[in-house]
Amino acid sequence: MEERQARTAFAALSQETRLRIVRLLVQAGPDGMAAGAIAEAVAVSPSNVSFHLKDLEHAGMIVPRREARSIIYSADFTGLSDLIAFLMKDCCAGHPEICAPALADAQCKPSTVKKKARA
Amino acid sequence: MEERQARTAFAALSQETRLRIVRLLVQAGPDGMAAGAIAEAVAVSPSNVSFHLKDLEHAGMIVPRREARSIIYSADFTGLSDLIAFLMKDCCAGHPEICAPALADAQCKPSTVKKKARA
DNA sequence: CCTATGATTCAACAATCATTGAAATGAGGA
DNA sequence: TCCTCATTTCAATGATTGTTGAATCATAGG
Repeated sequence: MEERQARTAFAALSQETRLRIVRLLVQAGPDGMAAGAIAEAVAVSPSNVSFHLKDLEHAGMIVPRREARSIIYSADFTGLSDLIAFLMKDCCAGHPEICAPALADAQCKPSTVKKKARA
Repeated sequence: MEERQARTAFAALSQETRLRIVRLLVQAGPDGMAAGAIAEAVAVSPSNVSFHLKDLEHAGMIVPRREARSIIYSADFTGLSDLIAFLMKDCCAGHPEICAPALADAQCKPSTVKKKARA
């Protein structure tokens, strides 16, 4: 991931409404959520949520698909992965032992993750 | 790491000069660099670099120490680690298999890291 | 004590970003 | 086709953020 793209992603995640949307969509999983449902969940106006969704999409954090009259957004796990990789390259380069604890604490190992019941 | 602190960190890293400073200081390692040297390296005015350093410090990305007349800044590896952990919790929660590739690619495993010659 | 150096603070200005409400687009059903 | 629902687009406004240069603070040395 290029630095410029990483900065765009960081900027996207630095805004309260947008970060809440991303976390919501990660929870929602691959099924995603319609724009209207997202707007209701994060309690902002439709036009405002649309503004933020567009920004997140541009940042590669979410991905849209049309379904009937709705537009369904879901988390872009690849984009999120790429951002983590970018951050880890900067953080860990030459200092792998320092970042190791973070990996252990991140609940990223299947054995430590509480599986959702196919939500 | 709390959401608010994470947003502050994301905001800090979303700015070109600040991200360059963080990457520079990660490269520099625990020895760190003086504010003036950082200003020269990233080619911005002393007052401007001071502004950004303060922001990065507030975001928990760097840590200062006085040394004679200079103020030496170094990367806050704990803060960076915490941010990675926060991102991974959001990204991987319920989907550990999706983030796994990022971990492998991040050059975070000692065996894949080219050790610096005590720079 | 005085001067020089390294860094920060402050106020002003410019630029970017977020929010709002009204109008427009696009898809499906009567 | 006409109507309705879901979402986006647009222009205007307010809020936040970045930059600049001058002034200030802190440390070291003569």
